[in-house]
Formats: sequence, C-alpha cells, structure tokens
Amino acid sequence: MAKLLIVDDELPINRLVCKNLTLVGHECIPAYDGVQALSLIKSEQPDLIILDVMLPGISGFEIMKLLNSVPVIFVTAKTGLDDRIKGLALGADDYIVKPFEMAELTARVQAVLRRTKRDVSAFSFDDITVDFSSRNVYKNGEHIVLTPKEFALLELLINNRNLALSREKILEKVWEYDYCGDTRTVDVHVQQLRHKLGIKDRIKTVFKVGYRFEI
Amino acid sequence: MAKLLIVDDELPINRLVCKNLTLVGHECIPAYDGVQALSLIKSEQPDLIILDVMLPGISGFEIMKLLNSVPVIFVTAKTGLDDRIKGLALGADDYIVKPFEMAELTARVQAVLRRTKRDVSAFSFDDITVDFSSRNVYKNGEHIVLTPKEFALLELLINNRNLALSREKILEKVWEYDYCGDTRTVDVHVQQLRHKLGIKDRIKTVFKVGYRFEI
DNA sequence: AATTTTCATTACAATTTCATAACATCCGTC
DNA sequence: GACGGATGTTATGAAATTGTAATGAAAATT
Repeated sequence: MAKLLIVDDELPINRLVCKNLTLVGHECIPAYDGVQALSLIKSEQPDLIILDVMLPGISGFEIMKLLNSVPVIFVTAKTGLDDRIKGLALGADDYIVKPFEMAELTARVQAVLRRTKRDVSAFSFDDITVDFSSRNVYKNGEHIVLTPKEFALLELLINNRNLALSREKILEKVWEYDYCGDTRTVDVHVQQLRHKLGIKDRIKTVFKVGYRFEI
Repeated sequence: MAKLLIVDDELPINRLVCKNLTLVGHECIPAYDGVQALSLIKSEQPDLIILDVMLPGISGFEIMKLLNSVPVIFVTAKTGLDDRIKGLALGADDYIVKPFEMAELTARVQAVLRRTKRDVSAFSFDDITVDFSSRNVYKNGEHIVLTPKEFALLELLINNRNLALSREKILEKVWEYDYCGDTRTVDVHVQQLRHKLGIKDRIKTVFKVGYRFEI
C-alpha cells in the first residue's frame, strides 16, 4: 500500500485511475492542475506521482524538474519519440502512453514501488499495523509475534473484511482444503488472535455461522 | 560508463544494440542464448542486462527469476499486455517492445542506470561491514572469511532486508535454479552465517516460511 | 596427487505450533 | 428465568519445525 498522487486534468481519466489503484490497495490523491499538484506534493509527500504531461498552467515536464526524489510515472497522449526520451531524461521512473490498459498501469506502479522500496504492503487499523511483506505485526509500534496459522487467519480476515466468513470457509482457506478437523479449532485460533491483538470488537462473532472482521 | 550484457539470439539486432550502446560510452557484452547469459552474468557481473524474452533454451523470464539485484530491461516482440505485466511483475526495471528506436533504448538504459546507480558498494550494520565489490566482510575491523554460498546468502538477505524470504526463494536465488536439494540446507547455511557474524537477532526465523534480515 | 575447503546431508536436541479436550460462559428460545 | 446448544477460555501433550554439531563426499587449491 502506498500513497499516490494522480495528476491529470481530465476528470474521468483521473477518476478511473484513482479507482483502479485504490482497488489494488493504494491511497490515491487526485490533482487537476500543476499548481495544485505542487502544493499537494509538499503537503502530502506521496510515495509516487502519476503525472500527465499536458496540464493547464504548469506542464508535467516542468513539475518534474522541480522534484527531487519522488518517483514519477509519466502519462501522455503524445506518442512521439522525443517526448518519451525527454521524460526519461528528466528522471521519470516510467512512461506510459494514452490510451493505456489499467492492468498495465497498475503493473507499472507496482514495479516502480517495488524497486524504489517505497511499497509498504501493509494494512493498518486502530493501533495495529500488519506488514504482509515482512510478515510483521505491530501494536502501538510494539512487535506482536503471530504463528503461521494466526497470521494466515488474520490475512484472510483482512482480505475479507466486513464479510461474514463461515467456519467451513475459514478451515478451507487457512487449513488444507481437505482438512477434516473440528471446527472448534477455528474458534480457538480466533480467540488467540483477539487476545494477542487486543481487539475484542473488531472480530465479531456471527452466531451459528462464523466470524466477521469489521473495519 | 557501465558494463551491459546484451542477451538476444538474433545476431543483427544484438550487434546493432551493442554498437549503439557502445557509441554512447558503455561496455557491451553480447550473449546469444540463456545458458550463455547465465554464465556471463556470473563471470562478468554486469551493471545492467538487456534481455530478450524469446530465447533458445532458457527463456528471458526464467533468467530473470534467478537474478537478484541486477537491473533488467526486457525486450520482446510480443506486444501483448500479459507479457508486459509478467515482465514488470518479475521485477524488470523497464520494458521495451520490438521494433524500437535506438534513441529510445539508449534513453531507457540511461534512465535505469541513473536510478539504480549503486553508490553503495558496501553495507554496514552493527559492527559489521560488507564490501560487495571486494566481497570482504569485516566485524569490528577484523576480517571474516565467508564461503561463496555464505556470501551469496548474506547478499540476498541484505538486498531483501526486512522482507520475509521463503526457503524456496532462497534456494532459487542462492543455489542453481534447478537445484533440488533439501530445504534444510538453507537452514544450515543460515545458522553458519549467524555464527560467523555473531548476529543472532538480526536474522530472524519466520516459522514455517523462512528467514528475515532485520535492520 | 595430496591437502584443504566447501557444503549437502544426517541425526538428534531444543523449540514452537496447534489440535483437542475440559470446563466456563454466553446466546436465543421457550 | 431455565434450558440446550454455541462460543469463550485455558491447559496439555503430540507432532511438526528449527537449531546444532558431526560426517563424508565433492570441489577447489596447492
């Protein structure tokens, strides 16, 4: 999960990009012109900027000249070679030409985030942070040690937050598919999670069904 | 300026790429198939690899899976979205589609080299210094002798610090790609590193998964 | 060829995980 | 409020996983 600044003056495109990148877990801040972008870069300190070249007022190229260390993916309608080279020469981390497929944009975003080490595939709620890439969990900055089953269960709950998960479903996903154990096993692990994380009301019991992680 | 490995089985293209990149001041080493590429990566330790996907023998994708920290620019004739995403997901630093203009390739090479500029030929933590260029390790100024496997493992851990690395991933990267050994081998080498470097708590075990180097 | 070094494998010890059981408490229904 | 089933809580021992040291084969060096 990373904080992204989406700079594009075309409202529908900006919306679409934001929506898609939010869906894969990022926080997206839209900006619709160069001046707004510069101000948001200062105040929000995004991890990555997706920057349209053609902007009212200050152009994308000029914005990039003012940047220092923030990674940038350039977006433009121009397919001319000069523009691409200009973008890369200015220090862009990547370049994508309109019209582009959303899948390609998200792939490029992930690639840039990975190599600039700015991606923190983490999930936070209350005073708890779950870092999936390092498999660490913190509560108030303090490290919480989870066993493999506990971590897998927490991961499942987070990925299906606000959904009621049946014990059977949980068994199927966290344990082996054909595992034929007591469903009470699930209960015990849920209690363990509640205890270790100190969250009583986030993991709700759905009577006669299973559990639901509410956020 | 930099040492580049050009991997392409089509002789004229390989020649052309080499020629152009040599003209802008790089040292170019050509490779014409996957096996040759792997061997040259080991012996020459290039700063950047330009990698064609379609190769006789081992594919470009498979080569990339085995790489650790060397930057890669993918070259392919396929314009399909899947291939592009696959390349980026595997950790490619850039992607270029045939046929491409030489000016664009050289621009992308410069861009990748600029942002991967490895000014850190050494890595230090606690009382330990790891010098990657000379492959020396010091603890309190005292020289620590590491075997090749141990050094490769340490390098992998440092390059992926604060990430949970699975035993399979470690085997894949440090050992040969088709090596089919006991995963306990990884454990033994990790213990050896912990012992030699005198770091017990830096290399954490991630139960049921593998290890994580914390810094 | 002899010596040294590297390293995969093995066996066993130490540790961790986790399913189960046993009992306590809660919930909905009557 | 009483009942029965469902869930919360805690403890325990077996099983799985990892730590450790030793061994001998293979590779590298002399």
